[in-house]
Amino acid sequence: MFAFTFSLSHDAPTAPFPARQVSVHYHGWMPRRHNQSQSPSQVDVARAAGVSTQTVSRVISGQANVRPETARRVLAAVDELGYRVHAAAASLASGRTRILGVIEVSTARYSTSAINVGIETVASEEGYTVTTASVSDHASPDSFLDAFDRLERQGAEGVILLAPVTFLDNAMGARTERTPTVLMHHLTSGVGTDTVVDQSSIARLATEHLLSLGHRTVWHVSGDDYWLESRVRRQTWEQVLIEHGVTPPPVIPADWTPESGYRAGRTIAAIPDATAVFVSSDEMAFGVIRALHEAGRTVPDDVSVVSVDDIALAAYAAPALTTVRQPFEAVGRAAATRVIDLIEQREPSPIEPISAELIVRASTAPPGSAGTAR
Amino acid sequence: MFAFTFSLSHDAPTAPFPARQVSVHYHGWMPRRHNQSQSPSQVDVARAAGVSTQTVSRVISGQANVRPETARRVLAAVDELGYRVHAAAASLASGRTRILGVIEVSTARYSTSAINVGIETVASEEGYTVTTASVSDHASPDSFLDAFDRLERQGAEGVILLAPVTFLDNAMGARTERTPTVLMHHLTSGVGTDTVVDQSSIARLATEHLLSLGHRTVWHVSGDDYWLESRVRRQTWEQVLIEHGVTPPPVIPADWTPESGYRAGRTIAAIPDATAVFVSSDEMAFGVIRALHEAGRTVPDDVSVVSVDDIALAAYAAPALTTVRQPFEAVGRAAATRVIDLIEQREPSPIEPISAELIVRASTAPPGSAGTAR
DNA sequence: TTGTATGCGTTATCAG
DNA sequence: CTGATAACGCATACAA
Repeated sequence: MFAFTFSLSHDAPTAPFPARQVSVHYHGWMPRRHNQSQSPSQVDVARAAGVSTQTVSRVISGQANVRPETARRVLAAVDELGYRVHAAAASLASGRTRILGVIEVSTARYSTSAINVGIETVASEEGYTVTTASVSDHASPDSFLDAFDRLERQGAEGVILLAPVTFLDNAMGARTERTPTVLMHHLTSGVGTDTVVDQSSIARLATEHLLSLGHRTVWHVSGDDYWLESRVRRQTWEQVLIEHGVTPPPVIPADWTPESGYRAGRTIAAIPDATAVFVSSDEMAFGVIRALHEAGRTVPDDVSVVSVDDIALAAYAAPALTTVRQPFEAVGRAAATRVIDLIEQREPSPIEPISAELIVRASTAPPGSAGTAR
Repeated sequence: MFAFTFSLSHDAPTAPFPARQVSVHYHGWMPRRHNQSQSPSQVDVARAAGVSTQTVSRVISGQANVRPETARRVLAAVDELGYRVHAAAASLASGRTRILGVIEVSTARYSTSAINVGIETVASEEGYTVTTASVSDHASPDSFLDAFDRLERQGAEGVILLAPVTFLDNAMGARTERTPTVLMHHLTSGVGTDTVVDQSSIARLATEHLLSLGHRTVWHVSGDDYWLESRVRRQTWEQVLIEHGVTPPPVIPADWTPESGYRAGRTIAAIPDATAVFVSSDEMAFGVIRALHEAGRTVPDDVSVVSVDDIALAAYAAPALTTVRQPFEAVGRAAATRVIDLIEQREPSPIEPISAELIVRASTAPPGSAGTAR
């Protein structure tokens, strides 16, 4: 039934663009053997179809001004020979690569995967290819510069920074100046009006939900402050509290991981009158709730928890997470659309802001519902 | 504080490989203006260093046979001009791209992200670049062929199939024959001895754990059968049961998602004497447990649950998941190493099999522990 | 509507 | 140890 071999290959795999042959010795001049490679070139197609390479090129790129009959012949030859455009040659000649670069942190995360799906979708629709460069240490400017350089060398025409860049020195500036760049940060953090998901409204939604339930104050477990999203949410949370006349309690810092959420949860458990927490991600919320329960404080009876993201598992937490949904895929699509607009110097497509949506499930309740609920 | 602009760019972004200038009209022959682009080329460096382009090339690629002094001069010029190799030109000339292609399903998953991290790591160490092609429908052979073609056109010298390929017809075969390909499937499914994680031992570990706890039989919630991993685990589970003299109950099919796990959980809840379940992924286990609890059957008191993966959230489930850990990143690294070995036609690096590890947490217990545990 | 002639920036060959 | 020079495969301007 599983008749596959371990890896599909053979003894002598052929490089896609085979190195040219060792040239034979002659007395006079001798060209290096032309088109010795397996892969047929435009010349081969042209010969087979009885036209010039120019015509082949035209047909391939779907230009007009080709007699239908000629086009058909060319296409037939293409098919017959299994001809395919040689991307490197094409971009050398045209000056265009249609490559999109993505820089991301090398940390496994659900959101990364989801955003990538969005980017990929748009890219392939627009005929672009995506190449990725990972950055292991998001605190090191140099690793970002390296990643950027790798992408530029590869010919990336635009770059999406799916990573927290908290600095923007000359070196980085020089790069973003010559290569259109979109910072995911800004696409989602509501710095301008031009955002997909306004992080600040996420924080507002969460905080006000808790307040409206009757909680006197709301504690906050923040994400890694390298990320703008984290900072914007924290600021908004503070501001909302102030608007409601309450002095914000100290932030409980964490770093997006469930472990850090767990530690934050222990801190909260030690605060007797804490009844409501706004946690900056679902993953951290899992940790917070676990710590709370271990300390004998039930959610939502003793403490209410709202978080952010609505990952697939949010609905299956115990209790199911009340959370503000983030449309990751849409964010990815928006980012890709934006870079491509920039690259093609076209009017920027309007970005449809997606309003963050509060999904009320079972992790929040009015204060003092102990014994009442459940 | 956040003095960034929305997207870092400007009115006239420059393509990385700028299109050549419109040529000026002369009477006689006139070359199209050479090197009009911003980016300096080898010629510029050569001129600046007072050497030939050949020497520049040699220095750049770190070949021997260059006088130290000359090398220094070239390097200085490179630095001064900000010269960088033009990947397209280089691969056109050399026939090598050093591009690795990855085909993945466009479904957001934690594991995808984790495996990618591993691939990226090795790739960049080996000087390769990674480009991705997504496949939306993993049931459609054509979408795989498309993805493969996109990668080949781009010049991928090797391909990693991080997606379930359950067919292998001529069209696919032709591609995997000319381009070294590694099926993630086979790297992890124990078809040969040459595997990173033997899926079959995962299933054995899980099933025997449950049996050794004293459960009479073990039910199984499987993943999507498009994935070999899913099938191998199911077969092994059956086999282990048979070895222990018990007739395997019918499989409860699911598709990796927590929702499908939830549905499977309802099915199990309806089976009075089911006391142990082997669930093929942590994400599904969240769903299974939720359904069980809703039906009034507690985990692990009434029903024990083991799953697979040990994702970051597994330890924060309620109860914490007993699970068999899968070293995703290592799998990614192994896959990348393998394709690169294939590409460079070097002796395949020995793959260190990583033994799957059973992490016992709180979701399993001896049968009939109701009232005892907790 | 089609063909001819360059050049894109680099590497490889071979001669000094 | 170094330099001329010919490809690599395609796209483009221009002529026909």
